[in-house]
Amino acid sequence: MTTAQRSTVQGTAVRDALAAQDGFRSAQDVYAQLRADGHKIGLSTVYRHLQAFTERGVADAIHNPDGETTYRFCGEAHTSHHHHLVCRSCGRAEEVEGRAVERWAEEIATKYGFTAVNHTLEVFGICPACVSVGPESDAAPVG
Amino acid sequence: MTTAQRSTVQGTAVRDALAAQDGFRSAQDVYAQLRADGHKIGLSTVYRHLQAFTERGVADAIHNPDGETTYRFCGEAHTSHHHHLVCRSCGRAEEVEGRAVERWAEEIATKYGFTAVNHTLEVFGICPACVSVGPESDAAPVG
DNA sequence: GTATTTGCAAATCGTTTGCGGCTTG
DNA sequence: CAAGCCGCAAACGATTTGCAAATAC
Repeated sequence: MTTAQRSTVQGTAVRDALAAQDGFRSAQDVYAQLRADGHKIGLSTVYRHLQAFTERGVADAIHNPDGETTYRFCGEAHTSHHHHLVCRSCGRAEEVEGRAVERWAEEIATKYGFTAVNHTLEVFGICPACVSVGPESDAAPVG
Repeated sequence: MTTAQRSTVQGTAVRDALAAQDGFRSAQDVYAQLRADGHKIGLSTVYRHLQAFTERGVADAIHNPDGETTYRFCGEAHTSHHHHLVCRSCGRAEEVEGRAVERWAEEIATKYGFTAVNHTLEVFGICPACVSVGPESDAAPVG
């Protein structure tokens, strides 16, 4: 269970690529980015690392409204539960806590007798930077 | 815009099938159900109707944690924004309102200067009925 | 030296679309 | 009769997996 994986060039590359961006990116995005940067890496490898990161808490993963899975680097592994305010235009995201929401979720769950509860919550919008640039930005479409 | 579509046997069948279930179902589920009931219908037709229902507000659509799109009949078209407490085991769902959450979402959005905000929020758990039955129910897996 | 990781290509999976044929109004 | 549906099969895009070659420790 204490699977400590080997450190490989590709693994590092994927992490760096993800860390270099401050927004949520799809696996395909990261892959394209890496190739563009001249890296010799396979798409499957990117997927594998991204998923591994998510499991280890090194990255957050969320589904955008279109159903694609997007990942975001999280620095030190942190298990604390949180949500995001994601820019639909550039993918940038603010990490936000929602004590109120967590409480609310628990309340209604209890009210209806539901157990083993968990929830999904993401807020999407257009960040200030993208608004001023106009509705035609394109950095990293997340919606 | 006021596109009134024709009433067809299949359209009715899909609506009935969806209405017959009180939980969220995937298109494939509904399709299988219909075929099982002896209906002669195509998968694409099911998809087309389900999407149409969603657009008309006759059905709610949400993505389950696995990324699949699931639909649920909503009776009279209602545009009011709401969320769901969905049973991960049988798909049954309670329609819940989250004034507090809406407010919270708006607050943080404003705080960070985000505009054109919207959010996704669903709560998943195990309903009382499924708990008493044991962790082996199977009605309509939603997660 | 050997277990792990990589990468390619093929396989899945859910969903969408093209299009001739059938229905509805 | 004409505008819309239907359904099948092919197309699709994202993600997964099989497996032999490459690599890390």
